[in-house]
Amino acid sequence: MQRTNFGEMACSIARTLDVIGEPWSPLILRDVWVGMNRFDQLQADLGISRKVLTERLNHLVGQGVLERRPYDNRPRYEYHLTQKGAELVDLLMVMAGWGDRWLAGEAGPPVLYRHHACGQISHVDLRCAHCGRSMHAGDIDLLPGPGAAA
Amino acid sequence: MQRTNFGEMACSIARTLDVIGEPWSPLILRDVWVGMNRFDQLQADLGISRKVLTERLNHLVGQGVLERRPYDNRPRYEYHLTQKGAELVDLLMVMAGWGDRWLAGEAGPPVLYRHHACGQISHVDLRCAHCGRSMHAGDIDLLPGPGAAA
DNA sequence: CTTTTGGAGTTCCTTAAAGAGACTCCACGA
DNA sequence: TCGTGGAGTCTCTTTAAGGAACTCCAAAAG
Repeated sequence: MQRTNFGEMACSIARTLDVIGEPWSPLILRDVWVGMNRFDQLQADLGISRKVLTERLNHLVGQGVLERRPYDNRPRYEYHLTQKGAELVDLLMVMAGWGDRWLAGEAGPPVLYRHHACGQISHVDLRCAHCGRSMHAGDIDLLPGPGAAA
Repeated sequence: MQRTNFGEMACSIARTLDVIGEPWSPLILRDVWVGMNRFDQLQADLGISRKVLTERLNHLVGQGVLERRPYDNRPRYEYHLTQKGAELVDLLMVMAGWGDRWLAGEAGPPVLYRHHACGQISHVDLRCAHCGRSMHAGDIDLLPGPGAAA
């Protein structure tokens, strides 16, 4: 994609988009998350061009979201999520939830999520980290924070 | 951006990316969310080209995420979130949360979120819709769902 | 040894999308 | 009747994505 350069926008959404805003990046993270860790696997599964895959992987590694790890003493590498990257999976789960809800169509959702803690098929919901109650679009006020633009 | 056509991927993440995967789209939604509803406002605030803004708005309206609403009997329109679009704000809040946590730097987060229900400055956390406990990358198993590919 | 193989990229060329900025259209108000 | 402002189009240049062939390298095969 075009050099997104939203980063200077004093907006955490824009900054996040600088890391994973290019359209293949979330799909790459999803694949790595579910255990597709190698270049050729990713290329074949996504149908992405090798050139762009190289660029995206380098970018994600450079941003500290993926880690490039040799798995042989030949030039062979696997990509794994870092902690920073694993926390982006939150985003993937919310995306998947919205897609399940609004775009799944007749057939129903392609993937189900079973929560270890309760054993149930479920999905994510957004709660307030402070009080634990529901926290969606209409439930909050926005205030300027310490890092707000001048 | 390039015609992303992930939709046929039997993946709700890919389908969601077909709706808002183009890099400006989340920022457009953010602006509309916080009350920037008009073409020229959006164009000036984002610095996006008018051509691309037109395309993105049409796409988002076509997907039922935004609604184009006349506010005068001249050709003047405002864009507003539909229910489908308002639920995408979940995604924006999670993006913002991740950016706040990993990219905010010295100055701290540019925006704070005050939760109506408890009155506290807070942020979103992902919980299981079924049991209410924490639900993140490592807390789930993925199973094929009814809409899974053959 | 020499050759083959397979993973992991590079390179090059073509096509499609983004950016910039000038131009259009239209109804109201002066 | 002209000027204004919002909401777009049009056209041209630049940049990114796709596709497919090519390279590099070490272990294994012959």
